[in-house]
Amino acid sequence: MSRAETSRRGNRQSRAGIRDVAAAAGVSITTVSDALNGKGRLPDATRRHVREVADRLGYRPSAAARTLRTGKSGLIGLTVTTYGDEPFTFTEFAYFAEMARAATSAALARGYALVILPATSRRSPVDVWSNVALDGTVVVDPSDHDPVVSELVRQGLPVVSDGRPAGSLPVTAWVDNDHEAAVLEILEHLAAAGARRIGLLTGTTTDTYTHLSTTAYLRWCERVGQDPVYESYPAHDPCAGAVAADRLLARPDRPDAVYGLFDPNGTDLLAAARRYGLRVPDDLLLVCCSESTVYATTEPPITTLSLKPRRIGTAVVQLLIDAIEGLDAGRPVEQVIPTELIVRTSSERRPPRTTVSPPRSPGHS
Amino acid sequence: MSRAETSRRGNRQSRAGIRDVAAAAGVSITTVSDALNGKGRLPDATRRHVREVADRLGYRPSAAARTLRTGKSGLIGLTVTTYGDEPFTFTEFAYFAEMARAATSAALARGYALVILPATSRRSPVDVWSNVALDGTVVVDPSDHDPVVSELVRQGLPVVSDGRPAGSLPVTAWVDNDHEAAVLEILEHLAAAGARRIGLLTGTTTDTYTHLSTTAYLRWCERVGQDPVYESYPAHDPCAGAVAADRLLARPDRPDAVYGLFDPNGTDLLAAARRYGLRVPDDLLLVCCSESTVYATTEPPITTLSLKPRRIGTAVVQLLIDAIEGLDAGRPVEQVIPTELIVRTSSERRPPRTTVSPPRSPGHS
DNA sequence: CCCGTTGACAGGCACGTTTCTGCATGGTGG
DNA sequence: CCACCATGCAGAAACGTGCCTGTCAACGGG
Repeated sequence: MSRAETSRRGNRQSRAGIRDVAAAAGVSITTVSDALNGKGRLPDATRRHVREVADRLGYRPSAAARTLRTGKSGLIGLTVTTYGDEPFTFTEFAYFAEMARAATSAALARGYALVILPATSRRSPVDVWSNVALDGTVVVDPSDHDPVVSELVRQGLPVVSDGRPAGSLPVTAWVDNDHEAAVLEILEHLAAAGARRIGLLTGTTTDTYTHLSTTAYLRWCERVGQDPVYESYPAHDPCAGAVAADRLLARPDRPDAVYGLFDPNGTDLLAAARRYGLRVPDDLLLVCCSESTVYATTEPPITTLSLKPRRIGTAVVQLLIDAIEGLDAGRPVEQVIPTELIVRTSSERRPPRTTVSPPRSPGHS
Repeated sequence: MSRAETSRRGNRQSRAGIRDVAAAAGVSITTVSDALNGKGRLPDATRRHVREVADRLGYRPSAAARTLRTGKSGLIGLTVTTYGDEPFTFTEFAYFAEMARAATSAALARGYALVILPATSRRSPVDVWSNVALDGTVVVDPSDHDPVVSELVRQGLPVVSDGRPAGSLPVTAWVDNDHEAAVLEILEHLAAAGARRIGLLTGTTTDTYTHLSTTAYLRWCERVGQDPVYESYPAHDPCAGAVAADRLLARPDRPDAVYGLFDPNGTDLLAAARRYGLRVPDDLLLVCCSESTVYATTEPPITTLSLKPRRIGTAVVQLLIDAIEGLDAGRPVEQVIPTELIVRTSSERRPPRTTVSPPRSPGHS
């Protein structure tokens, strides 16, 4: 009786290990490993035989042992900034959902799985971060001096961020939109549609998206000589958005066009406009940044800016896996995904608001 | 020079292991392990000393080694039925997002992390499922004879499903709403609001949610003696929903109230009603099943049924972790979460039709 | 006939923990 | 003073792989 058999006799009903397969197939452990992993130099007959025996025993290699031995776990962390206790922000919901969905697909297609992790390290009883072996991490919208990111790169783990890292966060790579360009495109689109005074509905948080978009708006205002008209609110509170939209339209210097930076701002602004008896787009042009499809069927349909979260999620994961597998030599470490302005009725060009000329080009001849 | 030092000399710059901590602290490996894990019987002085040295060296225990030794990984799989290539269905988006969010929170609070996995096993090059060590799995809406679930329970892994398992799927536990009761509540709510002929917008898929809801509707129709008026469409296609909503309102036996089973049906039906010049709620009462907050600010606001995905996600994870940790002795293995009907203008009671002879059921007296 | 070469496999170490067992030491009751 | 026990710690065996190193037979050329 061999030692393996003896020790096996102790814990019955355990999952079949590579030893059992080797014993059942009458070969050594090495041969089983090589046969199943397609390595070594074995005749096809042996390979088939081993594979068959392994299948018959229902053999599943132990992921933990494989990870311990190879140093690769096939796991990618996905972490998002946390407001309160929830691991996702509320308002940018659709964006994160789509982005996470695309990231998951891309990872699975390359044989990796995504692990959702909190942005806050050092949680109660044990730290979840150190309890999972990661090959790399995707960080969504990292904050300024994120301790988690610093710790990860200190450990030598590849880190790719969605959103350019604030400060000098030493990430491996990042993917982002050109938010300034997007804001300028929208402002010019609204101006071309006849807007004279464009307002902004923005957030009080300090993330780069909010910051870049707001400063781009302010610079544009300065350039074209318009007084900035904007209201800020904590973006994580959905009720505050409705209130801020109301405030914006209640101002004495009420804008005749508004761009809302966050997903629910479209319905918020629409509801506020209705309360003040403003017709969209006749009295108020509306654009908001959203991935939601509901804006295609609102009354009226609202023009939205899509940040292309699917493309971003895919790109982030590809970059990360390339870095993990060492395929990123010479690749650019930053990638800019173009945004897409989906023009709908809410921002459609209207005739000049003078009373001299009739509302709609009367009698085109 | 000890063997440990010698072997350490080989691979430089590697992460500090428990050996290095032991050497630096002048104690044995056992002492380090016990000190950091709060086990054994050590004086507080030693414990503090070891902890301090470990911190100074930046020691992080290897998750792989720990998993290999203890058999627990702290990882929970989350798998959802896949339509096409995407790991989430499109229409029940908000539901899944919320449910996943709550599940993630609940798992993290108990020291576990969630791994997103595809419902389809045996993917290209290697199987992702066997590449990750799971302590248990959450299955969302498992299909009839899901091979993945069978395989998992065969391996002895706890499996908890969101949605009662179809057929005789041997899950450890499940959580679900009472879909029949929910449908009945809505139908009676609509009837009480004056509906004479209630239509249903449903799906062609065979999942239990669709199935239970539809049969509950049909049984109700039979009981109250109304002819069923419903349209089905493949729920994963968002465009098909708009088309089906249109079909439903274009029928000669057009309903005067509609319940839509899927999230986007509210806007779909609203848009269709608008096309046919039907006023909501005056000509058409509307309810749909959705977790989206946009229905609070549509024109008019739409009554929605919430399945309480947050509560479901939390319950599923709690049940699973209880099973993993062996705390589920005697606990019920099935848990029903009540739904919540959020009544808004679209289904608010309206006065009886004003004309002498109402258009429906002419002069019932 | 011998030796280098190649194919086909076996032995055994290492990965980094956890934990069981065991060995000292010092205090205490008999 | 001895037996005894609690305390504080060390040694070493697993956990299940992957892979490096070796062994043995067959084979062909000189």
